[in-house]
Amino acid sequence: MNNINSLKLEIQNKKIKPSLIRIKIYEFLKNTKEHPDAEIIYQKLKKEIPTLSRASVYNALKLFVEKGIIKEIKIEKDLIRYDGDILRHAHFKCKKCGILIDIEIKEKNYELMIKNKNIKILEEQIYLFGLCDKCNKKS
Amino acid sequence: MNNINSLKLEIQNKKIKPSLIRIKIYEFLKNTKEHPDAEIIYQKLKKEIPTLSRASVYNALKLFVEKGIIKEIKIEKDLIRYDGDILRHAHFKCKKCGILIDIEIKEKNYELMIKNKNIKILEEQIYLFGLCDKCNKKS
DNA sequence: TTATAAAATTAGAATCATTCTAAAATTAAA
DNA sequence: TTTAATTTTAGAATGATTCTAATTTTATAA
Repeated sequence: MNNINSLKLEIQNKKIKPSLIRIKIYEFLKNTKEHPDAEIIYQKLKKEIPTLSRASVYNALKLFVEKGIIKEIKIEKDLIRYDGDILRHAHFKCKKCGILIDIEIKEKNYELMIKNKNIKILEEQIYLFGLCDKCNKKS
Repeated sequence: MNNINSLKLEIQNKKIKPSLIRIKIYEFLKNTKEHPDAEIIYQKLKKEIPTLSRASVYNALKLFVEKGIIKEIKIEKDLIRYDGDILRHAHFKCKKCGILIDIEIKEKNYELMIKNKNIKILEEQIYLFGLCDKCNKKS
C-alpha cells in the first residue's frame, strides 16, 4: 500500500500529470500523520531533490487540494497544514502543548440542521480545541 | 438591547477596561451579522474616531477573543473575520458567490465520538462550504 | 529524429494581513 | 499633583504565500 506506482495512478486518475516532484509530495503526505505544512515538506524533499523550490511545493499542494486528493487544515494562526487522509474526520489541537490529533466522527449522530434547505454542502472542516490526554492529566 | 451601557457592562464583567475604542468595536460587532474583518472595523470606526489606529483594532479584537466575548472565524484564506455572536453555530461559505452564512446546529444530534476519552474539548469551529440557495438554483 | 508548442519548475521579488516596537497620550493610584 | 500603569498610536517588521518572468522539461507533430 502507498507504493510509488499506486500513488502515481491515484494522481493520474485525477488528471494530474505525475511529475517526480508531485509524486514525491503526494507520497510524503500519504505516509505521514503529522499534517505538515509547506515548509516542512519543502525541507524534507529538498534533501532528495536539491533543485526543489518552494514554489513547486506550493503549486503542487494547491493543485492537489483543487483536485480533492489532499485536504487543507486551517487550524494554525499563520500557516496551512496538509492532510493526505481525505476520509471524513475532525482535527483537535491541544491549547497547551499544541499537538494536532485526528478525531473520528461518529457518522450516525452527526447532523447539522440547515434552516435553508436549498443550501448544498460540499465540504466541511471541523476544528476542536482543548486539552489533550497528557496536558489534561497534568492540570 | 445592545445599548452602550449594557455592552460596557458586558466588557467590564470580563475584566476588560471599557475604553471608548473597545466599547465602539464591541458595539459594532454586536450590531452586525456581517462577520467583518479587522480592516472593515477599522475603516468604519475611523469615521467616528479619526485618530484610531489599526493596531488598536487588532489589540482589542485579540483581547476580546482571549476573554471569550467574541469569536474568530477562520474561513477565509488570508484574513480573520470576527463574530459578536458567541452562541454555538457553524459557518457556511458559498464557493461561488462567497457569502458567509450562520448555520444553526441541531444540538441533540451533534455528537463527536472521541476515542481518547481523556481529551477535553473546550472550543469548536465548524466550517461548511458549498452552494448557497441562489447559486444552487442557478447551476 | 527535429521543430514547436505546452506545461512544469525555478529563484527571488512582491504581497498583505497581522504583529511588533517604542513613543505619546490617557487613566488610575498614592 | 506626581508617579506608575495602561492604552493608543504610526509605522516598521514579519513571514507565509503568491506572483513573475525566465528556464527546463515534457508532449506533439511533421
